[in-house]
Amino acid sequence: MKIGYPCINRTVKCCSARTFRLSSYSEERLIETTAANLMCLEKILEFNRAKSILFFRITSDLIPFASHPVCRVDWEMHFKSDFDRIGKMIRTYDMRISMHPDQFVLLNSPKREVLENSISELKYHAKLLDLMGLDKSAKIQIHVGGVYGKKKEAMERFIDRYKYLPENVRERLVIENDERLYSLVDCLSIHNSTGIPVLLDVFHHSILGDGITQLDSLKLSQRTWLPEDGIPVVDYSTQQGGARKGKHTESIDLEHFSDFLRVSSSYDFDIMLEIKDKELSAQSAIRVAQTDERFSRVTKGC
DNA sequence: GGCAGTCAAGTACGC
DNA sequence: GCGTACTTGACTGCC
Repeated sequence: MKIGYPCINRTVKCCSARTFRLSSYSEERLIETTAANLMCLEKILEFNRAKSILFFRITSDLIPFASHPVCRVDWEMHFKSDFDRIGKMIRTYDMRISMHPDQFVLLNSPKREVLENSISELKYHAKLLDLMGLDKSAKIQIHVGGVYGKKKEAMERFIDRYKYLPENVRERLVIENDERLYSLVDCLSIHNSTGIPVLLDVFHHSILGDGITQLDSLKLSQRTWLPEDGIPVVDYSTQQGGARKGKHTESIDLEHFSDFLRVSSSYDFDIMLEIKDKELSAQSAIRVAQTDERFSRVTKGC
């Protein structure tokens, strides 16, 4: 069991997701911003290593406009040595990496242009992970997409299009249940037709769960992961008090997290904390997990 | 330097 | 029809 957080670290005084306006685009700007982002990513990984945080979600903004037609820079070659170095660091530290393209990636959209942009974006994500030499356990997680008034057809479109994705995208892609449209049951149905692993979001499942218990949700999602996918990943959060339903908490609820570890003790998985204060909650979670055999097994020597 | 409006991209929902 | 939410700031032009 590894515990991690997404994209941003406020303790390290830099941002690995710096970008700029499309109207300000130039090759120089792209190279300068990407170089700064990569340098910051290394700093964050070093911070994580020092704190035994061995799971991290890399921002999709690492290379601004990488999948946009405006981008003509051969960033793969230009930053090859950086990708080599960062990839080696990740492998040496035995870290797990994931990515989560944003809401514009919709494989089941009825609009051709949206589909094409989505595939370009997924190719960029897969290329980045490939360039770092990471194995297939470095996953790219997406949601199933929109419903467009006809859910069955929307799911069929996802299944059909998944089959035609480039292999290096398919090998890394996983789907995550959301809290409004596609439940765990829907994701499992897509898994049955495609083999795509299902990443369980325990918070979303608590909102849209189809009556499936937390323990059963862990069991059902775990079965969708093959050995080469690495151990399953679970997204964890809780409700922010007083906010709209589905809003992620500002800071981890350690009592709830401790209960979750106890209830789930018969399963092993990596935990991505989708919590606003990021690395602070990750460090709190790790303190709680110290006594958990699943966690201590992988952090020996850190 | 500070501020407020805006930012590549989609969709669903509440008002 | 518009504003908002999603992982949320960060960039930009104007004063």
